[in-house]
Amino acid sequence: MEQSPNINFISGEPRAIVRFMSSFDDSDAFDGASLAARAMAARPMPYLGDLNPEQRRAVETLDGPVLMLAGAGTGKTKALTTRIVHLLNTGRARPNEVLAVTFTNKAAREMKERVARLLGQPAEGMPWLGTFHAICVKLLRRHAELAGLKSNFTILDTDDQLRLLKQLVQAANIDDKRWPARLLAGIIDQWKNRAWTPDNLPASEGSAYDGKGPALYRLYQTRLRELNAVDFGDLLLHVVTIFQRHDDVLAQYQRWFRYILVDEYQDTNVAQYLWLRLLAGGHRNICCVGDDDQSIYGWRGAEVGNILRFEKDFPGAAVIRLEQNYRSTPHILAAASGVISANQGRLGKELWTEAESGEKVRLIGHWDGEEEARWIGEEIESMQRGTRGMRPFSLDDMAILVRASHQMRAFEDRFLTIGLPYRVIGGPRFYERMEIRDAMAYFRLVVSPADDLAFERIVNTPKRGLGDKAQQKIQITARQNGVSLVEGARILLDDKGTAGKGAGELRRLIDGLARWGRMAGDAAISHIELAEMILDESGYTAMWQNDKTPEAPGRLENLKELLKALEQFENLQGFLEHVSLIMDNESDEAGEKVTLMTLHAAKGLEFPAIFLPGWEDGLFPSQRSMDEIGVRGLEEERRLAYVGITRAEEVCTISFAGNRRVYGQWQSQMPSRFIDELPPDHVEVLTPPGLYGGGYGAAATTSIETRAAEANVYNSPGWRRLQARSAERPLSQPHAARSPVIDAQAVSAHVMGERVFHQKFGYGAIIGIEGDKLEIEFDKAGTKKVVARFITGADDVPF
DNA sequence: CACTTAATACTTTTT
DNA sequence: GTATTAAGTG
Repeated sequence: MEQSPNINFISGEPRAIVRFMSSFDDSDAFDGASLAARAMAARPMPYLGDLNPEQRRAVETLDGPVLMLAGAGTGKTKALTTRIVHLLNTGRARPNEVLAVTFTNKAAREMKERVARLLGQPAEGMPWLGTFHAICVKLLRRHAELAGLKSNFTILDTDDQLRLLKQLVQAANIDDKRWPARLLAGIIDQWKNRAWTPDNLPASEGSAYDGKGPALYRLYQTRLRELNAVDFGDLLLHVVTIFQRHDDVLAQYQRWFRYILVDEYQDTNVAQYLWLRLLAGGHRNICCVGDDDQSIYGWRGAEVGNILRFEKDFPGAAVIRLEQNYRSTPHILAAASGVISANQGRLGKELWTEAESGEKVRLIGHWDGEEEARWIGEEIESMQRGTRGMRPFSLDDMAILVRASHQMRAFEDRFLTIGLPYRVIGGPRFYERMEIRDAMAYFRLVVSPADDLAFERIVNTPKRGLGDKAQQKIQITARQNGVSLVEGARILLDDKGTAGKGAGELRRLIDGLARWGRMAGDAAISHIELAEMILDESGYTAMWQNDKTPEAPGRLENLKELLKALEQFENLQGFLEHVSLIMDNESDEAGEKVTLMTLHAAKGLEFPAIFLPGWEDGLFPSQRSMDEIGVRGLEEERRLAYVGITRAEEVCTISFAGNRRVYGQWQSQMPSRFIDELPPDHVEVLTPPGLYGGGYGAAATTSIETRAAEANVYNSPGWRRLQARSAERPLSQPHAARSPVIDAQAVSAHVMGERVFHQKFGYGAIIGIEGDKLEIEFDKAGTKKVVARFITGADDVPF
């Protein structure tokens, strides 16, 4: 299969090696390790001098299993990259014999850059430095037939995956409402994370998804194979399965990858763990770097157990602890240690620093979320100028880390009104946006007309008058003839099986696809021009141009950017091949800005000044984490707190609010239990401004006083007023009102024949009661079934 | 078939 | 409070 140069690394390897190795010595590139080793041994190793003793040990312990426990800010990436350079420099391995895995493209990129910088040479010759997924794609393309696939398989995004599952769920006659396809997608994901194929799925999973989970999983895998497609989980799972079933293939790679390095080992799931264990099985030259205290991805399948168990999995492993922190002040480290020490079953690390004391961690309580946002906005502005005896900070030096992305809104609102420039990290990625996915579906369909999922996505986008019925007809025709949907549509049109306005449009689409497909093979037109033509002629561009919604211009802008991104590739195929794995959303606009992001997104980053708002029980730690996985969930939340605090270099400000609007309802909040775990000696309590502030903040130095002071706030008139107001209005009941218990009360509060009022339908009388649903004959709107909590007694209506 | 309205659900996120 | 999705209406 022809591929773009970006991905044609396999056949390109030898050349790359020569180029790479020649940077050391022109003569010995292929003369075997021992000669190379001797030649290399003479080379100076200035990079070793920059390391502390532990880092140096981590770099120089090259043979056998090594576990590098690297606390936050201890120079983990430095040790890891230096180790790679050392491996190459001592002639232990050639660049293509080092397998270095990361989780994110960003980490991979950074590692490549740093290796290159240390070597003083571009690291092109390291084809096996990449993410788990990117490396698995390479492996799977080489051995696709062993997984029942062709080597040009497509990688489905979550959208396609969900659409496919929806079809299977519908076909199985399952009530989509009670058992949403999204749920099944999650279940299957978790199974794949645990390396469970349909064949080795434990019996304990049999009841999943109303007992139909296992069968649907098998069906889904079959469909994927038919479509010559894989989802993200499959990338790993297929490779692991191939390794397990084909000793010869495994042995080949065990020999090939002489040294293995793994970043963020605490984030590996079972499938990734098996993958690594299989590959390291021969020589056991594996170096895993991680920090059990920073394991925050348990909810998506990461197993902290992997890192906790390392010494058992690899007996005789060297365990090296990096504990000298180069990032934060002692107060910040002490606060972080204080919080994390409440966790059980840690491998144990104590961070220390040579830095001077600096500021204590600052703690402040506020009346509500809006005030918190207001205060942080003002504090950021004063910190720019320099305040409270601190140095001035640039906006780029400051970040706000929240637990959940919806918390960001309060800050965005506030920053917009005071004109404080900010940037949001995370959020929907570029390639996840609707218009990008639509455009890519067109491209996919042009490149491979049999891509049914892409066809389904765009048949009626823009609107072509092809609704459910027309689409069904296409499906049936395609299935009857055993062809793709595009082909099915063509047959349907030729047989005059469909008429009306849709038919003409469909014809135009089909013809267009065929025409663009021919042009894709034509060298006379560049793939960028072709892409532009596809979007124009399909009417897709026009659709957004005619759209009057405020986001339409932005979407057109994104499409332009998509076309620009095409420049980096040789053709559409090459682009599509890799767009599913790379293409982050790194729009680094110029100008000083405060950074706003989630705690998860902040892992691996650092800022001189950090704000940690919303430290309230239920929000952080998140209620859901605690409910679903109990103590394990709480411990993961605590690690998240640890990650948050350790992002700060100089100033760390934690805050909470006594009241917060959650889903439009006011809720009173208790300060987070993590606040009680902060060591008081390292915390300074700031006095909050405003009406309710005086005094209680200053008293909050100890936990009991914090709670007591909070209780006073809750007794304040303002809070009572809010509480009374929400009790007055049944339509605005807080969260709990939706629990079954309250609903039952709401229902029992009504009787047959009662006169009631509905916000939309007006007055009416109850003529039936079914569970929490009431059948009501409205005076003006006719008979309707309405959920009880949308109903008020007719007498209670204001006015 | 497309548009409007009512009901419902709602962490964290990479690949 | 919002985003999505199902049902109901033109």
